[in-house]
Amino acid sequence: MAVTTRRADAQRNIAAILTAAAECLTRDPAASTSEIAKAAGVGRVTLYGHFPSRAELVDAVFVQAIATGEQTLGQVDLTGDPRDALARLIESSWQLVDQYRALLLAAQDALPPGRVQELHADPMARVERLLERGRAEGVFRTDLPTSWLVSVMHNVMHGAAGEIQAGRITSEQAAPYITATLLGAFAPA
Amino acid sequence: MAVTTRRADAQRNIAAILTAAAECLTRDPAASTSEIAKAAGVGRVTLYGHFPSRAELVDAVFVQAIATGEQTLGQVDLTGDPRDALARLIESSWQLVDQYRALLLAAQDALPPGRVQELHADPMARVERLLERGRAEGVFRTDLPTSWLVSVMHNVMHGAAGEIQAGRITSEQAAPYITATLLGAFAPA
DNA sequence: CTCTTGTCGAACACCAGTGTACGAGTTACG
DNA sequence: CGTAACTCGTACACTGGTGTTCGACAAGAG
Repeated sequence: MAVTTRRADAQRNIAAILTAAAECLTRDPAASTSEIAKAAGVGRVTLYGHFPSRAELVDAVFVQAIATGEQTLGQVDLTGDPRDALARLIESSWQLVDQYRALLLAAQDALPPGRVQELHADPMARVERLLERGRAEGVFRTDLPTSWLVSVMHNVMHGAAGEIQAGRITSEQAAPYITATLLGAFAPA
Repeated sequence: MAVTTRRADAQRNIAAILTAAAECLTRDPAASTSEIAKAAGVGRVTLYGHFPSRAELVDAVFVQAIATGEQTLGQVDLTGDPRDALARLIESSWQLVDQYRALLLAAQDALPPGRVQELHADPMARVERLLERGRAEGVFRTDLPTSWLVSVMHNVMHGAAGEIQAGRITSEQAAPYITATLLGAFAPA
């Protein structure tokens, strides 16, 4: 792109803003541009110099989060018994969901509807492929659409985050609970 | 209380505001007091005459919604095979969740944290009792806390509402999908 | 019929956030 | 070193909501 020639300090500031925004939005999904700028050690004006609006900043942070998440998930071994593979995938996914939970909320009310869904396409496809394989091998149920099963997984994980916040379960219990629940839910009838 | 003597038109207005608020908040969880007052055919000042703040209005609407919901759920037959009873309970609960979904969002960011949870105590207890009975009879799993199973049910239902909004499933498919999923998830290992 | 209770609209103060404008100062890059 | 790119703080305009105040007016209760 034409922006190849960015002065070094500008690049540094962009990076600082991005990481500060990730932190702030994780702490409070409604964090203001002032807070973020301050956390980045930068003037609010400078922030607007790099990101035309709060929404575009949130978008950038979210895109980055998805990208690093994808990198993590890409290293999960999805071969072997689909049930074991699912357990491994849940373990990794859960870490990410737990970590980026608040960021998701921020994205959901700062970004246009559908945008969040759009950016989730890759991780969702990964889950879908695994489920399809499990169905073909007869270890996962086929009486419900794959997309529904994916959404169940998604919602159970986010529900677990809520249970932690409510203090009804601990962070360590979450993954096994989720795994046990989903393996039951996905088993053939 | 001392408010036994409310003029007739005042009572009418309170009722009008309450139903209008329910409608508006269902359409848009962030509906303003102006919108609600207008929808109720009442001046904004009148609204503040009856409800000291937007939050207290939302609370009142939410309390009312829970109460009518409880009335519906109270008529569900929970005897017999716990799995069949659960299916019936899901059917009824789903109607309510689908209907009051947006209202819940409104409550969640207008009410102090924990308040929503607090008001959900009764419906949650009902589910919990049924699950406990099913566990005692050996048809539901006992390797996970009942409260976790309740939260799974809750989240799967709200997830279904999201899937409808995303256009991936229809309103009629939801209940059977939810039932099939939860019966699988709750079955003993 | 009277008087208390309630209603109305318009106006106001307030707040918190977003995004812009300016001008002076600073920093990297060649 | 000079210049273009960048940053800074302050200040401003704007938006959109909340909650209050006022005085005039209407309606129900006894």
